[in-house]
Amino acid sequence: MPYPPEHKEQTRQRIVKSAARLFNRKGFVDVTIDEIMTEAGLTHGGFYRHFAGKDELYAEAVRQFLHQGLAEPWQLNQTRPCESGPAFAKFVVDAYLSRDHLQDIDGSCPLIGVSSDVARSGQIVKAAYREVAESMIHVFQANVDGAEAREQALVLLALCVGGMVVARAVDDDGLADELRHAAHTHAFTTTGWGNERRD
Amino acid sequence: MPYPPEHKEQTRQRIVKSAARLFNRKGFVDVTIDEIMTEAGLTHGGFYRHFAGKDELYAEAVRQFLHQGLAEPWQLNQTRPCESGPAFAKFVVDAYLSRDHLQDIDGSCPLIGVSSDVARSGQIVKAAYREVAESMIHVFQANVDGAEAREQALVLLALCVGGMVVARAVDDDGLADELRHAAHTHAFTTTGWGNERRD
DNA sequence: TGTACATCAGTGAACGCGCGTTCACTGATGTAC
DNA sequence: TGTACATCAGTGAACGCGCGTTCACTGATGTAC
Repeated sequence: MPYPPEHKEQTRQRIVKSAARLFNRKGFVDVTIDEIMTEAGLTHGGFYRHFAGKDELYAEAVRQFLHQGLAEPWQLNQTRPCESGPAFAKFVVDAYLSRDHLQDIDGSCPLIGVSSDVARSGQIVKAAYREVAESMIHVFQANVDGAEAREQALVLLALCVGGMVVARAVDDDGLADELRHAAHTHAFTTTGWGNERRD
Repeated sequence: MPYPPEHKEQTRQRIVKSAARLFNRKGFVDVTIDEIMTEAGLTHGGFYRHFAGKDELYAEAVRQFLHQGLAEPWQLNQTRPCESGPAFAKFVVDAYLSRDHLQDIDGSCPLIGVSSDVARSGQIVKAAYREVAESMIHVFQANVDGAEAREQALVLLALCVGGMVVARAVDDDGLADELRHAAHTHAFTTTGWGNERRD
């Protein structure tokens, strides 16, 4: 064995992470393999030692978000509650609809950042997108009371993603904030979480 | 005057319409000028008689949706109510969250179909996106009762766009339908429109 | 009414450029002896 | 312990291809006389 066994896997993860950032920033089609490899500190030729082609990278980049802790990056200044009980679901909604998340294009949740790109992609990429969606639905569904927890969870997902997608695509910061706040307030009242404030 | 004065404008509209279809289907970057012009029944060279460049076409293609009647295409089997009163807002939500709209990629509302592409574009394109968003907010806001009509309208927009964006990007028809139905049911109950059924 | 002319929407060959992909090569590392 | 070797992650020149854009040209039309 010429290299330590974990060496290749680490490089692969570095490529996936730089790809995820760049895909969020520029979309699937407009990112070149050279850009991805350069950002990962490599040259473009080596790409094909890790992936059969560009397509294979899309799904992996979407799934990458699952491994970095759901909605965590935008809550660094707040203690993360344990992963059960309404507190955690609130935490996720707070983080998801935060101004930090709105502005963090590179590190965005792929449900927002590359939604259109995924809708135009093949099964494998859509499956990865579904995994991320289901993991959010799971968090909501497990931590919402009432008989219609499933339906509530789906509504929360639609609110979070919809509010942020439109906020990102609009050239008006005021409208973007209005959308985030409306989605947040409604999420908290419709679930009976109360009427808390945020940014 | 060599050609009738409306000739050029008609050709331009044909280009914009074929562009809107193709952008919905393949995104901004992956559509070639040759494709757009061919679908409009022309050759690629003529493009520059109508637009300074590809960028200029994006905004126009997004705005195009405003001119074809909001959410109308997916309600052909239903009489369209006059544009005031809750009946019209219900009509729009029904059409927007319909299976027909989910499957009509080419004719999709751009808020769903090209949301990621717009988020990565310049001011002019984002302004066009905002116009479409505002026209939907206006329809909702004008036709919802109560003191918080504005907030309700924003919530309805987030629900409609969010539900459809995720439904389109997922490889599971069951989950897609669940999302559409959850968003629809919630929209109707939270506005006090009742509990009507649809597809 | 008929003919010559001016306009300009649309054509299609040509260009330069950058991308995805390939492939012969390099060189850093672990192993055998 | 030291040296020769095998492996394979990563390099970078080269390729073919297709895109956006340009530009000299064509030809359909309305107008002047």
